[in-house]
Amino acid sequence: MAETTSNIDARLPAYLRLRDELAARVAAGEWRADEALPSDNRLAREGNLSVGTVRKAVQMLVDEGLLERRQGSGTYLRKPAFNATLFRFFQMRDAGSGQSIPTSRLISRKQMTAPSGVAEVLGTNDVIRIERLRDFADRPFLSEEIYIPTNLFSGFEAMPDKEVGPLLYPVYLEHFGVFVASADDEVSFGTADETTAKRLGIGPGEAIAVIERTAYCISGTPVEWRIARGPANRFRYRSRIG
Amino acid sequence: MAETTSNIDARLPAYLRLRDELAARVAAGEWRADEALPSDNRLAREGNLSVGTVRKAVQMLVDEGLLERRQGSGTYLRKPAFNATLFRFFQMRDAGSGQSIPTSRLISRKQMTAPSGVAEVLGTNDVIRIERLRDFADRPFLSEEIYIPTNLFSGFEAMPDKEVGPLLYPVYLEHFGVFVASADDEVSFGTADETTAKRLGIGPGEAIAVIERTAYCISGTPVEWRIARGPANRFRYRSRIG
DNA sequence: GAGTGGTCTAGACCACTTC
DNA sequence: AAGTGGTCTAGACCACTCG
Repeated sequence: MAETTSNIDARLPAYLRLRDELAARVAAGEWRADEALPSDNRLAREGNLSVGTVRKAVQMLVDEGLLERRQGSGTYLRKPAFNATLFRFFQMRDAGSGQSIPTSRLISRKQMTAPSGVAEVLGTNDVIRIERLRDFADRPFLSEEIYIPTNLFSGFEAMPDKEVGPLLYPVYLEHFGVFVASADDEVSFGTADETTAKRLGIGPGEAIAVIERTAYCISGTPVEWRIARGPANRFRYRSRIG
Repeated sequence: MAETTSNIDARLPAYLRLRDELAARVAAGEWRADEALPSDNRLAREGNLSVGTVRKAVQMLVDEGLLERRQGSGTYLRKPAFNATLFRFFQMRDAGSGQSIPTSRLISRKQMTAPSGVAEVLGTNDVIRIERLRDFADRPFLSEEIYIPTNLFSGFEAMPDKEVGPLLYPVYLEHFGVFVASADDEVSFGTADETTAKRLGIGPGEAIAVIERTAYCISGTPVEWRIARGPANRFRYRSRIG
């Protein structure tokens, strides 16, 4: 039922196989957000497993932010996960109004040969590059360059702009069955080159913040590399450790 | 057996009570690093619990980075946790040589009344302030101001310099029974004031990176607030999400 | 071979939600 | 009242480490 992004069984423990199967079924769109998945008992019966084993698998997906359990009610697909986890940075200094999601403008999407550093991270030369500009408080604040492997995201470059929307990770999940489960970020500071300065509406040579991110799916395979640049004086990066 | 930082029992689930008890006994120094804790079976017998319940408690402490399990061998106190988790940022741009821990120079330690923002975070006015300068590659790269509540760290300001060492969190654990389990970081960008510039060996007004951190113990109580400043061009912050 | 952690079972009772 | 997840038990067998 739906190809997983992960590898073969290879006689992994049952709870890992079940976790991967559930993640794949979620990715395949078997349940809508806020719709209950089968109960622990049901999954146990259907999979010829004991309830304890099922609970272990489900709990892992809860820890990873994919699912949500409500006592007495059921286990649910957790859509707002995307805001709460991988989107909790990039809050700007002048954001008094809570954490609204910035708008996005797609500048370009193009299949291409990956720059060498990117190819190394993603393990392939054949990628799609996305250029994007994100606005906040009616001003551009983040210029992004995003690379995803063509073999996982074939057809992405041809999707209508309006289907892409302001957030990419939900698109990855719903259209390509790729669930972004974790990421490594690196924050540093530099100065704007001409292109970046023009996009951000600042002067060339002005201070910018740079975020480089590698994103991984549930099995640990890198599925995206991106670099984002924004004006340093409006920048604030939040991170929870441990 | 040693006061815990956490609250009363209040009939919490057994696995949480055991987790807190184990954390307290670790904090009290009952086991040295790389020394095996009692086995799951033993803990189960002594606590009149089933093995499954013990495993759940121990697993939580493993997830939190306090313990380490080695199949066939035992469960161990994990000292290098400090390098691997809460110390994996602050790698500088010119660090080709792997992740050596920077040296630290204590500038001052002093009991004082907390600035209002700090008092709010820590929930007390009575704090100890630590000023510290960290060197990397023989140059200063981080000027830190650290605040800890006097009621938890009474006597810290009087400890001999040499006992404090380059890393604070191990000192918190070994001398005061406070295990730092998580932290919130905020990275932003600014310019150096006179004092900071002098300490870092740069010019006033030069670009600096600012990291503000709130650290929490296992029960979620804030136990430290710090602000660190370093030259922006040498700065690199790493973070793993999810 | 004895002891350890890793996986798994087949139940039990409880707290909670839903109807 | 029925169904759900939350906790807990008392075992089992396996993979692994260590003396």
